Amino acid sequence: MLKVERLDEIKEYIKKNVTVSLDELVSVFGVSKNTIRRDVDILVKSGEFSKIYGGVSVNRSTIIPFQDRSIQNQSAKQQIAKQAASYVEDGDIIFIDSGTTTVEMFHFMKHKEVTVITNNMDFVIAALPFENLNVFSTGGMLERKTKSLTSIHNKEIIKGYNINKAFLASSGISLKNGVTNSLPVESYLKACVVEKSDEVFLLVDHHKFDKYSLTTYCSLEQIDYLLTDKQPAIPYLEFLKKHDISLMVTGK
Amino acid sequence: MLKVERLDEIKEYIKKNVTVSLDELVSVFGVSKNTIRRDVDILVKSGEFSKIYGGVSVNRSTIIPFQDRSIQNQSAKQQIAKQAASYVEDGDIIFIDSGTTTVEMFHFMKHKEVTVITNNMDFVIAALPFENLNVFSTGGMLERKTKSLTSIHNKEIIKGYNINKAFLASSGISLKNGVTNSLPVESYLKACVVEKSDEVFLLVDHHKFDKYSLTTYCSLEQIDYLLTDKQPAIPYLEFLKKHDISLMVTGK
DNA sequence: CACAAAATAACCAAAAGTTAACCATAATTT
DNA sequence: AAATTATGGTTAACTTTTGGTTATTTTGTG
Repeated sequence: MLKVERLDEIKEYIKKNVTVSLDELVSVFGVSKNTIRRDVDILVKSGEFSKIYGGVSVNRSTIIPFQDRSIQNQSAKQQIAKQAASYVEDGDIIFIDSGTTTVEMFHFMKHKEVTVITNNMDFVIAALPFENLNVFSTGGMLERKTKSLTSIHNKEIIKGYNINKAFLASSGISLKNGVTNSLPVESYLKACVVEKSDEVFLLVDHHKFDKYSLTTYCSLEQIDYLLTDKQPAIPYLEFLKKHDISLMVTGK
Repeated sequence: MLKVERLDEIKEYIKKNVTVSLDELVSVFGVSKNTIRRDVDILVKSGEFSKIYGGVSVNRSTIIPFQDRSIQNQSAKQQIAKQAASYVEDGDIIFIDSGTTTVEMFHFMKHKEVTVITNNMDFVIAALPFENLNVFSTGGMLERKTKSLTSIHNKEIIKGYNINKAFLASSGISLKNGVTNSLPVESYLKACVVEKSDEVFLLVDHHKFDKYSLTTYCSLEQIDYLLTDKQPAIPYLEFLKKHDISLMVTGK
């Protein structure tokens, strides 16, 4: 077998099995471990895969990160996302924030006819095959940790768009500090979105309550819908009622 | 069998099998390895195929997945891209245009330490695993045909960046109409880039000469380097010389 | 924390493939 | 018939690929 053929097959094999040991590749392809090691080196350098001790794995960033990730509260996040997506209607112009909860909304709305504005790279990539989605990327510097794009120009850009519904995430909310986020430049964008959007949906699982991080991008009374997975504490309930904010609890 | 007939059949055979070893061709066509070697040489030089160790393979674009491997002149484009990428140095701030030629530059620069500004979605996706690349996406509406992002805000955004070298594509160039592009909103962005960039590189294969499409985004004298795969006609050579534009021809 | 097992990196040498040259012969063209 | 072209065989220097060996690093376990 030619080397390139073997490399192609190894690629396919890894993609199929997500992670494989070098020993497994040795026995499947019948070449020495030395050769497998060199082949894996080539694949890793191409950027599609990454080396792990004793084996090789598909690159986390190239795979669409939905469903199969071992994130905390995955099913809770999916339920919140599903609930949020149910508010999306054909013809809407919506904003989708970056974040593990908001990005899960994709699956529950990918067949709707909507215009999506987002700072989320995963969402844009996932949306490529779905021509029913009219996608606007905010642009800016690629933030690899959150796979989001951030830019100082985001304010003018967002101002130019008319947003119907905004679906936002937060790394922590509290009555005192409002809705917070750890990256200042991202907070700036989110604040602009809150201002421009007719309706603001905040998606936060119950771990996010009474936490806060570096910057506050809006106060709690600016949101219209709060979606979470567990009934919040009494002070929150009173606050929500007082400010006429709809609460959606998806937990069982 | 005539030589040209055999060449045609070898072409078909390689296309059908994607990659074949020389030994296989020897036994299938019943000629000596020497002849096969000479035949393969001819096919490789024609640009449709590439030589691999022990065999020959159809040209494949490395970052764009298999499906649309039907891109014309793939190897010419790759050679132009390689030449262009050789101008990229560590520390540069470069702009990469959308287009099948420019996107191939990715491979030849993915390990360099550069800041990349681009409207090209493929480039951003491909760059995800390479943390040495500082990536800025221009943002805007997702144009699925060209996998590019376009926005009316591009002008302000580009103005905010200082660009070292710009690598641009065109759907057609001519002495009369300059450098042209089919999408007006994309042309607008390109025109801004030409203005802002210290050095402008234009990557066009020889088919693009004496063609033009809807909009002109800059005149020919505004570019600094013209990279192509075949020696252009005399009037172009005179024009280039007169305006002190460097010409790089990659074809042999 | 130390130890053993596993994985890795760095060499080396053998095997296979490549390139380029040369020549003789056969086929084709002029 | 002469000249040109295509083919096959051969050789030699060179490069790529591969598998084996050994030292070094990483990991898991008691």
